[in-house]
Amino acid sequence: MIKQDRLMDVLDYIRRYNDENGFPPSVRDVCAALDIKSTATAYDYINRLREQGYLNKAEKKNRSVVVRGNSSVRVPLLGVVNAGQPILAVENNEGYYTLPEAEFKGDDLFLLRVHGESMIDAGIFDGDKIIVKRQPTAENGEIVVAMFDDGTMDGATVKRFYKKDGKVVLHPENTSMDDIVPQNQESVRILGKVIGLMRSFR
Amino acid sequence: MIKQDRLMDVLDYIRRYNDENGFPPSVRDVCAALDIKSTATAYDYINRLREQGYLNKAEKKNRSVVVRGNSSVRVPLLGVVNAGQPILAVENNEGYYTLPEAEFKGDDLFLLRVHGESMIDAGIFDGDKIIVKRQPTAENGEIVVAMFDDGTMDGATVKRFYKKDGKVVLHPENTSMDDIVPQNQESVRILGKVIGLMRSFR
DNA sequence: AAAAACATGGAACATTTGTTTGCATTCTTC
DNA sequence: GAAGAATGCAAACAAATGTTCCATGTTTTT
Repeated sequence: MIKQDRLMDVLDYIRRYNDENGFPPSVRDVCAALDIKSTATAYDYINRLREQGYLNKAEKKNRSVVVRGNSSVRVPLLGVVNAGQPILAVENNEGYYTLPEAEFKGDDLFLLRVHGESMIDAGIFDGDKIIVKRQPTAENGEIVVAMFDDGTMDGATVKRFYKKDGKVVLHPENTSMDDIVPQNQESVRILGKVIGLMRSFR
Repeated sequence: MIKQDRLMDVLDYIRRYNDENGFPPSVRDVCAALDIKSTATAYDYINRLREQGYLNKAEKKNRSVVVRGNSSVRVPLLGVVNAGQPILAVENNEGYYTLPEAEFKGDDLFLLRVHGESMIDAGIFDGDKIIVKRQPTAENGEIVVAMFDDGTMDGATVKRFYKKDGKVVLHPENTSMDDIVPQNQESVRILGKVIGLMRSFR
C-alpha cells in the first residue's frame, strides 16, 4: 500500500550517508538528497522504517537514525602469538578493528597476529589475524590460545586443545611438529578460544 | 603541558558511545559522562583532539565527531563461488558486511562464500568468505575468481591464475586436482582478484 | 460519486546542540 | 612573587534539527 520503493530509497541513503560520513544524516539531509519538499514527509518515512524494523532512532536526539542489522563489533588487536609475551594487558593494544557481528559474535573478543606455521594444516597461516574469544577453559578439539611455563618456551601459542589421560595436550596442526605436553601442567593457562580468522594477501 | 590523560578519556568515551549507540555523542553527552561542568570545556577538548588528529568533526553539524583511524568498508556478500551462477548482479546481494579498511583497502570489493576444497593448500577452505577486488585482469600467480564456458562446467571458481604459452591456466591449490586449461580460452573472464578472506569456526 | 484513508507539503514551534565570550582560578615562568 | 599563559566554568546566543499541526491533493474504498 505504501510506496515501499521510496522507503527503500530513504533507507539506502541513510546507509550511504553514514558510510561516507561516519555519522547519520539529519531529517533535512534526507529531504535534500531525495528531493523531498517537507521535513514532515522525511520524518514520516523515517518513522515508517522504524516501525517496519529497518532502523533504530533515539527520540529527540539529532542525527540518531541507525540502520539495523549491520551491527559491528570493535575488537582490539593485542599483539602477536608465539612471540613470548603475555598479551592480556591493554597496554599492548595496537589498535581496534571493526568486524561484522554476524560473523564474530560474543563478548570479550580480541585479535592476535599469528606467527609461525604450527597450525598450517588447520588453515591458519603465518601472518593471519585470529579472532579469539577470551575464556579460561576449552573443550576437546577446540583451537585455543594458551600460555604455559616451560624451561624452553614461554609465551602464548595457538594450538588444538586436547585432554588425554588427565593431561593437557597442545596439538600443532602441522605434520612435521610434535604434540606439546607441558611438563608443568599447572602452569597451562587458556587465554581463549579461536573463533575465526582474517587474512589479507599482500 | 596539557593533561593528555583527560583528552584520552574524552576520546575513549566518544569511541565507546559510538560503539554502543551507533552514532556519536553531543558535546553535552561528553560533559555528563566525564563530569565536565561547562560545554565550553568539552568543546575545547574535542577541538584539541581534532587538532591533534585523533578525530574528525564537521563544523556546526550536530553529533558529528568521528574517531579517526577506524574506517570501515561496507562490502556486499554476492553469493557462492563454484555454484554455477554468474554473480555480478546486485540481485544476488545477500547482505552487507562491514570490514576494517586497514585490512581490506580498495574500491569495488565484494565477498563470496567459497564452496569446495580446490584451494585448500593456499589456506582457502570450504565455507570461507573471500574478499574479492573486482577487476578484469590478473597477473601471474594471483588468486582470482574466474568464469568460463566449457561443456562440462560453468560458473565461477577460485583458482590461481597463470598464463602459460599464451594460454590461461587456472591452477587449483590442491595436489589431488589438475590444472584447468579452458578449451574455449576466449570465454575466460576474470571477475576479480582475491585480496583476503574471513573465516569463522562453528 | 461520496466518503474515507493516505501521501505530501508548508509552516511554525520546541529542543537539542554547537559556538562564543568573558571571568575566575590555577599553573608556569621569570 | 608578579606577569602571563593555560585551564575550566557559567551563561548566553545562534544555529541545527526534531516534531507537530493542518491544509491540500491523491488514491482507495464503499
